[in-house]
Amino acid sequence: MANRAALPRSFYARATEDVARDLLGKHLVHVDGDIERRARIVEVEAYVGAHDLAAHSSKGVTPRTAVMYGPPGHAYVYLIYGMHHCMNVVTEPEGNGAAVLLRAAEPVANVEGNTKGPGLLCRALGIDKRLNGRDLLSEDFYLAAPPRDEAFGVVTRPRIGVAYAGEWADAPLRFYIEGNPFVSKK
DNA sequence: TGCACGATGAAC
DNA sequence: TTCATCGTGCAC
Repeated sequence: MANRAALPRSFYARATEDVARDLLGKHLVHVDGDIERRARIVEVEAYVGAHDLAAHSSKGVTPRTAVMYGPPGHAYVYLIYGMHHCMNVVTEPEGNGAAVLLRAAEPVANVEGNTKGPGLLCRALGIDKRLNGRDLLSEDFYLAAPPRDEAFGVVTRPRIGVAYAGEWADAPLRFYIEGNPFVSKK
């Protein structure tokens, strides 16, 4: 059964930078057991493809990056530093290795604890490796337009924690909602 | 088969 | 500024 609330596949099958900006203000929904957790995305980063040296996909297709190279509208969830999970949404046509990292969100419903950071966001929403590769048009895991749209400004900055990526370290591919208190620190 | 190192967060 | 903690990718 199709999920009418979820953003359509076509939303994800576009230029990663555009998808990243458009994800701001959208709701991330995870039905965690019998609890529907919902948060509003306020900060994201674009990883634009295999040529982006900050992207995991720059290693080529490996068991880990296969999801990034798969069809758009799926979740790429991985463990970082042996203890935190990070969630991305796969973008662009299959084979490009592009995705958007969800860095921070604002609690909307059934979300407790800090959501200001990619690891904290996943913890608060009950997202872990079990959801890696999941279709984001699922009934229990998806992104959706908010009931009411709010106007907001978008700030563009370099990405966090990618100093190793040479030229790509300074690329302005981090986007967040201007003035929003739930944007991660740094 | 071993090893260096992270798209982080919290403590000191 | 340091450290926890382990999967991944690559060197040997």
